[in-house]
Amino acid sequence: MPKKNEQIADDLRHQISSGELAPGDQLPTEIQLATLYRVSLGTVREALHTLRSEGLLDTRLGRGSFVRHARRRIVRRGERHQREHDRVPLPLEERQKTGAVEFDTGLDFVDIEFHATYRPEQASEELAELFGISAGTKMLHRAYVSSQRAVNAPVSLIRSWLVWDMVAGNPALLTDANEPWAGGTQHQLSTVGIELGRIVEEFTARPPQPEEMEMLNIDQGVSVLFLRKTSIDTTDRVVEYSEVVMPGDRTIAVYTTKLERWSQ
Amino acid sequence: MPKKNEQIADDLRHQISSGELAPGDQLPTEIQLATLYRVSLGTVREALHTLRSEGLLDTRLGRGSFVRHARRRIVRRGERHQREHDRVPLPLEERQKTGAVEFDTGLDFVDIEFHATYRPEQASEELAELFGISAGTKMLHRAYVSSQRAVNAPVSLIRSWLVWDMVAGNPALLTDANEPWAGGTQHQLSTVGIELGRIVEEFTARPPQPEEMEMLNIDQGVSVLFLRKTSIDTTDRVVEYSEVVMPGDRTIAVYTTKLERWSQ
DNA sequence: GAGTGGTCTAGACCACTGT
DNA sequence: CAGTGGTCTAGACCACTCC
Repeated sequence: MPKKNEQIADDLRHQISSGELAPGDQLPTEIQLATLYRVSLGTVREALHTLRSEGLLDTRLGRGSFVRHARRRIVRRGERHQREHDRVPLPLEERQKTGAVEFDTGLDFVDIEFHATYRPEQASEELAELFGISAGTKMLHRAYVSSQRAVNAPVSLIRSWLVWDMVAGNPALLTDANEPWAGGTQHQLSTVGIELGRIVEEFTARPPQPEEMEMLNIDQGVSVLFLRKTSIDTTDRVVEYSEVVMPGDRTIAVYTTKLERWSQ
Repeated sequence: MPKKNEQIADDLRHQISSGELAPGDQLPTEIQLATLYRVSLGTVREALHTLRSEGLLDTRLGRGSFVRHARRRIVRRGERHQREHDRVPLPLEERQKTGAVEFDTGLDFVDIEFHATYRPEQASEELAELFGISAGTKMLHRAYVSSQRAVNAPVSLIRSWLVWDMVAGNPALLTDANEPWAGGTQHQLSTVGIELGRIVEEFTARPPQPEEMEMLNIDQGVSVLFLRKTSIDTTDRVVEYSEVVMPGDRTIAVYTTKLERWSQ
């Protein structure tokens, strides 16, 4: 005996993949679907929940359920770091040409909306241990949201921490008024004499938190890619830590490992 | 007005994090919880669903809901590829000492259960395009499951494809009877004269498919990390492609980018 | 056989959206 | 305002686990 909610989900999924239901189309209301499939409302809602988790539907309270437009996959390449590093010594106008986000997405600058908020913060236990400082040390907390303007689709949420005294030598680094900063964080750090030596990135996948669902415009059940990035300078000191939340249904993180050949 | 299901989830979550409910403990039955919180069964079930998706509960049909033991995070490092590459020329006994899975996990060999299944398969359109061959070409399909024996916790599901004629020169590569193969895929390929030049890995996050939920022993709502890995040899030819599914609640993928210094 | 979670029903009431 | 999805209720019946 097949489960009714799965049968309904399968049927609607086929209608979507076959084009019978096109992107942007509104589905029948839940009550209509319940009548149509001769099941109760709860069963229909389970089926719709499944499809939302697969990123096929966009359901809005008071409006209805709609077939999602296929959303462009954003590619985030590991090469971005070396590229940003290489561009630090370049003159301002060169650095301005293309930032990291545009490099990742392949989109034009004008398509990307970018918002930054800076504020001082005291180091938590976890941050203190990571940076090798004592808890309560003054930090600079920076929060970024970047979106594709056209489709109201945030690309990532970023929270970043720096040790205040490490960057305070350049007051321009302490205010979000100078964002977006041409050349990114690596150039910012270079203005206080810091050069990065390596970057460690740790990926996990998890369900979104309620706040993230709202900010990334994703539904419950869509996973997020969660990235912890630690930047270490050429003297092996942790100088920056950030956490990046990316929508799992439209992000690809790419890392290329070039292998050194065997000695012939 | 707070939502009842979230209140219940919060309450139970606090009981778990405070230790009031310890790992392995059985929760009250759904009916008991419904009576206790004076709500209906459906509301309790929503709360339990939330906690399962957070990896805090393990619910078994006919048995009950139990607090999960914290599960060890498996770390998968990008350095694994260069390491495997470096070990290809080593003698058998050296290669046998530690395989890639043990390198990733830090676990002893005896803790890891490993199962491989080989079978011939015809190339799909997608595979054909990737390898630059024609659809229907004979491929070697290999499926791997590796688990931590003690906790019945699969670490990853791997499906891998090779072009049959590319590896048929060594019949030992065509049967799963020789798995686990000391030195891994890179050594296997070396026996037919192939050396890898680079490996491209693409990560996404998504909800698990029903079959994956069962095989990875995860619940609905736990995300999976999905990895597409393409191995390219020193002549820029795609020689292997694999798809890896890892449980998002206990996997960390780590990539370290070493930055080349600015010329002084 | 007793107890558990899994699925489903047929309602009720509320919050939000559009006109 | 009417129409939509969101939450919740109070049951029913089934499948599975364990004794």
